Amino acid sequence: MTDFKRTLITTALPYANGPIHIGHLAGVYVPADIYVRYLRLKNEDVIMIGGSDEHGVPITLKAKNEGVTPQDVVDKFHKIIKDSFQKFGISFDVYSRTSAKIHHETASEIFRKLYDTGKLIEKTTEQYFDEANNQFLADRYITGTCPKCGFERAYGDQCESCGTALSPTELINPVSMISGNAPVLKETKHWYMPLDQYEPWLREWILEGHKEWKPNVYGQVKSWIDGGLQPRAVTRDLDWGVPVPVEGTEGKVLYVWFDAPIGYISATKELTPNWELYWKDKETRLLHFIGKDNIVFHCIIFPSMLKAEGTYNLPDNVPANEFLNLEGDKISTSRNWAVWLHEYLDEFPGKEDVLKYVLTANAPETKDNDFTWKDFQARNNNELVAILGNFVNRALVLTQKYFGGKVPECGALTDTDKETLASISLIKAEVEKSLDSFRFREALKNAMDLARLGNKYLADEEPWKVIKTDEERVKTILNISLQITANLTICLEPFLPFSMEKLRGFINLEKLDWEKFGETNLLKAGHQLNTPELLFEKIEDDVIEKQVQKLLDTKKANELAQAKASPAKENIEYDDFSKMDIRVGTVIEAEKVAKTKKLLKLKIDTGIDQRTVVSGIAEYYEPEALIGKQVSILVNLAPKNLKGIESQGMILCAENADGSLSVVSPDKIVKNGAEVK
RNA sequence: GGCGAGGUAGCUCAGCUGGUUAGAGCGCAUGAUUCAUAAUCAUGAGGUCGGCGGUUCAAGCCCGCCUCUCGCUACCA
Repeated sequence: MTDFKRTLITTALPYANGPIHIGHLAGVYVPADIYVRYLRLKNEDVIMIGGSDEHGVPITLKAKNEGVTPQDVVDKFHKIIKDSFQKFGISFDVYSRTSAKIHHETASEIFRKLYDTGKLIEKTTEQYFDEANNQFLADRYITGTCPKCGFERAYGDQCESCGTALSPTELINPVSMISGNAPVLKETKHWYMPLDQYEPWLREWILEGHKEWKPNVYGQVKSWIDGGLQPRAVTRDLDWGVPVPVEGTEGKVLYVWFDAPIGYISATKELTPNWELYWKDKETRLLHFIGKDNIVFHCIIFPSMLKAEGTYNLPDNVPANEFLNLEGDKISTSRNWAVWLHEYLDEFPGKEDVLKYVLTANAPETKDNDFTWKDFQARNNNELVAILGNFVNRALVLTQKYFGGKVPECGALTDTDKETLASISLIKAEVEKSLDSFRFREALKNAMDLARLGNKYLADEEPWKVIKTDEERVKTILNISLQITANLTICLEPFLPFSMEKLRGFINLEKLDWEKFGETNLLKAGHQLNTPELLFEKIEDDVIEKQVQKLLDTKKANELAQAKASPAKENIEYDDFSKMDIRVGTVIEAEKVAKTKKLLKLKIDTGIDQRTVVSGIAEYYEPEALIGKQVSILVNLAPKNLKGIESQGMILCAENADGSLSVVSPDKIVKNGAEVK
């Protein structure tokens, strides 16, 4: 392992179309912050980089919906995000944003270098173009009828009704969202990153060279590389983003995935003129803290970009976390299923560390985890209050009571005393071991063992009894208890910075370096302590119930929104309807299409003929159950090849609120070929 | 369907290159204790290590098949 002189830590850039929620925190910012604070306590040269990711189509759409400019949208969320991080105590050295000038310059420079050195390939393709507005249309700017479910306002990349991923050219009757006109296909030129060319190198560098990466990260990367990498467009036709720094490319910007990670570099530039030291010096260690959704970008794409550029360091590790669920359901910004950081900060003032603690203790390090308010309460009451807060309070109250808050002399040590003091260093070693391998959940548990040690020591030594017979002995016992307390301020500083500052206030101690952790004379005899207060307070049931109720309300609102039937489509003429030839037919054969999850191959007696139809209902019907059943079938739909089978028609289905499908059958048996009209 | 990650005590998770009676925290039970925010300390109950089969002197760890969860991907006329 290389000996590094300094560390550069990047944290995934949150997308500026919504506030920060606990999923972001647990996955990225809390662990990164713990690690950075730990290194800082060790006086290592470390910087932590963050910023808002402000480009991309979703932001332009949000702006359009709200009738404001994209800049307005990102200004709003950048402020909310930045403020909440700051209040929560995520200790970025710089929190920048990709709409900043320095970022535009940096991203342009890097693109330009790749362009000039022939690292990009140029390709011309056909894309939809809005002639009225004279611009190419991003996928999300095109609506049309979903070819699958017939929903009339499906987007060019996805149908919001049935969830299908689409490409714009699949839409029936595509319409530009900007002008309302039908767009035309037109040629456009773009640059691509030939990721396929980096495949051998990626294999060598990661699959051979970084076997120590977390299994979830390594596995995902291997999966991508083995699947074969494709060239990926680095530019697109859009007016929001970093303009392509090449002559004659008006209306083109860098694709957001290309410009966003460069944001780490621009933010570093914003922080220090010495930025190159952090990005290019071989003795700098680069770490990307991200969530699992970002693995491919940070392990494959961004490194390939940096490799192509040639002068930058590559990440030494990418400690990616899995996802955090909330009360059993996936966290979702659009469904408002989240605990929002800015709301938490308002509703739980002074409890920043409680959330940090809970998110760390239950961090999704190896698999998706679940955040529940009940667990939040239990961890606060049973661990922070009962173990940590209680120990500190016991030690301090006893010292006040017996010695007026002055640290008593340490006398002769018993074997238990020696063992207890020695345990402090053992705990330190455990915490370090866990932190060094990015096992924050375990590190926190190790750290809490120090408070457990204190509680056990007090229970064993019973100073409240000994005081009646041997005051000298009590002095030693409390001296040791206070040394443990002082050590706690170091040990838990990376995890609970606000609380440890408070605790240092109680014992009148300055912030100490990590190397002091383990020393047994941090508080000198005679040192005056302050009057202690409570370090943590219990959280009562009603507070938790209120939060749970808030989520239940959200759930209810979502269900209501879901259950609502979509509005009627525009009126059509009878002629339009009569073009469709819908018949009743009987299923005579049915089998699953091999290698698919949803497809059934059906043979239908339509009265006219017997024909083969492929239908995406395999998840809801057993093939055998369909045989002999009468169904409705659109017989004059143009045939289409699916998985090598020609599908000659479409089975009509009703879609339920949960997305499940139900075939539409006649009420009584009718002759095959009966027309539906 | 393909690929990846997981399935270990009620809950959340450890278990290194296979090796004695499978561990921790929380919860639970019993006891001790009262300095402390009814907190603490001790002891204990709780596991066919997803299922079946195999390799081995020996498997939670290796191999095969199956099954469930999550993610990526294909597919949905």
